[in-house]
Amino acid sequence: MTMIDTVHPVSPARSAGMQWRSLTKSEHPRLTTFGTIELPTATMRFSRDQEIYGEEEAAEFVYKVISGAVRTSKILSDGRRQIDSFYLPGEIFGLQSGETHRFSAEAVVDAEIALIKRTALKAAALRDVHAAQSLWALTERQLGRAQDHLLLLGRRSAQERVVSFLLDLLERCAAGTALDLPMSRLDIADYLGLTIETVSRMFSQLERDRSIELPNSRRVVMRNRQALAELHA
Amino acid sequence: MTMIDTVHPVSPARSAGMQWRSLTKSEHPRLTTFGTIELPTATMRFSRDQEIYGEEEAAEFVYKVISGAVRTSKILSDGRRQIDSFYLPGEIFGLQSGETHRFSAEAVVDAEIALIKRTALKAAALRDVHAAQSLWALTERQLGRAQDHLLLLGRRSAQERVVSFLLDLLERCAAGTALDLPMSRLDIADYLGLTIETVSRMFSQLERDRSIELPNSRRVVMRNRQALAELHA
DNA sequence: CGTTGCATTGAAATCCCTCAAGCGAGGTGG
DNA sequence: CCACCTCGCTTGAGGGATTTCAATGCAACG
Repeated sequence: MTMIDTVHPVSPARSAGMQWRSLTKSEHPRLTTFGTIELPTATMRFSRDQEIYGEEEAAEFVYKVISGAVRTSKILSDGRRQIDSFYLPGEIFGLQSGETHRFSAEAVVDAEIALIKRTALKAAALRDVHAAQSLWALTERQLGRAQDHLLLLGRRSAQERVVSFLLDLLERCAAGTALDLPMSRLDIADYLGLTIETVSRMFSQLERDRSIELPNSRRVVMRNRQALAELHA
Repeated sequence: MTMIDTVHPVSPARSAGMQWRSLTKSEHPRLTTFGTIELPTATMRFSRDQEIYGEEEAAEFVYKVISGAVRTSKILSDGRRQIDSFYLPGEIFGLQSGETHRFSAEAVVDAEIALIKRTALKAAALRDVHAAQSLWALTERQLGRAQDHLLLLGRRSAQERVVSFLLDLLERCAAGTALDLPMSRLDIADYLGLTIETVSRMFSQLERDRSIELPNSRRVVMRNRQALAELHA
């Protein structure tokens, strides 16, 4: 039994400005691990800002980032946006025990994504209690991240938020001391509950303090990790 | 096999001011449901502000509020506190797939809590995949709440936060139009990422606007639900 | 009836946002 | 190849929402 045949493009782009040029259907099937579960998956490419799924949409698939980056977000009626999380290569998103997504997901940059039917994972969980535990653990990791994010949004200053963000990203990239940000200042702002201007000012300030270097707006080099760690509080 | 014998007081109070007067060990065993799982539990009483478990502590038990209210929180090194969640009668907290708690939990007011060994739930999950799914669903509900909270902290104004808080609590209490808040202004502030003064000012302002009435500081009567819903955005 | 702890209110300060202008890299067309 | 445009980012000035600091009010309790 292969899942591949059943994979098809999800969530057709709704906004006019969407780019479809790099949308391709399942290429070579590949084995992908979701927790302890390993299953054949299709891969799809999404171009920058392309929607992967929408808020309130039925959760048909679970996704794993192969390359690129993804954001999940919610938008209030007046346009204010809160980004829940960024997902980097190797990370899983869209995993739901329930039937519908509570966020929309979009590609932050051109991205390659492995997809698997949610029902296939559910089925694996029904067959094998360890698979079930593993999925539970994945949801719990999400919860842990959300809870850290809560503390950040509720009780940290703008500077602390930016520093926490950079250190978190650095850790997840395991990238030594330099970092290429896949996301824009607007994305960072909407993740940190700030405005682009404030984010920009905090970057500049950290640079003046010799804590970081900014060879260009998307690249951050940690210059004084000690100082950053102290701002992390 | 009864769990009761193995229950004992957890997390001895660390701060000097703690009250122990109403700490009592397992009384009558009672059947308690955790998701779809029903198991015999012990109950314990905790007095106001008493710690139920500590941050980073091993997650030995899972808890369900019988009466009273509970808060889970994290504290930064400089004393800033973020309350993750409040738990009302019927709600479950401290459920972890992993081994350790990521928050501390304290009684908001004198509370009666049912306890069950985490390993007992884990065991039920290993025996029965539906039990496992049910626990997963409980964690996911937590995640959903955390994500709503994220949006609130990241993108809502002080007034919107207070209104959202009141409406959420009202819904969970199913209490018609009046509400007896179990928690102090400080708890509310630390939940909403505000200060007590701001919370107090927002209450006063809503009262001036004839949206609510405040017979006393702990009691809130919804006077104009329509107006409140609009502020909810 | 004083004390104690929480809540409210006011005034001043602060942090972050808003509005606006300028800058720089990348792309396009002449 | 260079002028020109666009888009994202940065920077500045001013303003506003929330915090901080301080005083007062109020109810419970001994």
